[in-house]
Amino acid sequence: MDNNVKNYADEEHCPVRNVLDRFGDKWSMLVLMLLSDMEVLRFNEIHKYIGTISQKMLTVTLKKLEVDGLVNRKAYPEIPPRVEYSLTDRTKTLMPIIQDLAQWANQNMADIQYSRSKAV
Amino acid sequence: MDNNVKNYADEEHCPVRNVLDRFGDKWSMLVLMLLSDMEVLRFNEIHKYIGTISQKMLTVTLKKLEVDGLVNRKAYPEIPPRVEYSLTDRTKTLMPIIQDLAQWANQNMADIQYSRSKAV
DNA sequence: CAGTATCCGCGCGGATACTG
DNA sequence: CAGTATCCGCGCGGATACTG
Repeated sequence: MDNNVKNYADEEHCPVRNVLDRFGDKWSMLVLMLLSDMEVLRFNEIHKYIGTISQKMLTVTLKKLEVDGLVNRKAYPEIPPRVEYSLTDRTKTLMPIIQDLAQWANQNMADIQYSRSKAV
Repeated sequence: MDNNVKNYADEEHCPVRNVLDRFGDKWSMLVLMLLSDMEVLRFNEIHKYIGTISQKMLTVTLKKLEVDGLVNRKAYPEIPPRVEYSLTDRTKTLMPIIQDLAQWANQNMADIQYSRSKAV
């Protein structure tokens, strides 16, 4: 139980903190879900699917995910260049959990919105 | 499939976006996990468990969670005041998913950290 | 005890222009 | 096509002082 206390205070070792640090940002999870559905996508394809993301943020998001080993990046030595992105095996084991989360959100968001509106 | 496209572009109706907007902030998930473990906690108890949260952010976080119907707030009309926080029934159905997420993080974070260190 | 009120820095992410 | 480079505003969250 003393251990329990430490887990909540210690940011370094809190797993939820680590998860949020990886893809708690504005776009990462959306990119992961898109790649989960489409399997393989090129840079501009992702950009078109997520119409509202800026080019810079797509670059930053993909690079971060790649560095963390959450997406594969395959560049073909062609002109014009072609780069394909896909989920890594590790990330594929994560997606069912994300799906659960999305499903929970779908089932509960209407009630939450209602709860929120009453409070105001 | 045209529907699929819309889901990714449309921020209003993306369930994952909605989830992250609710507890993708710095402290919400941590508070939820703590309340999940301890069941009922007073304001200052939460503050002590999460040593690094500021008083302001704990207030803000709890208020947001309460407004969204994700935590119960029960104030006793005493002096000095006593306020108890606990999860709502709705949030209790969310916690297994969060636990899965935490477990996945625990199992994969070491590899991700290694992947990240190689990239630098 | 359980908050409010105020001030403020930093960094996330958008906009725009440019490139191998 | 798949990025890079630069500039910049806004809002999240910390610090500090105060209160019914």
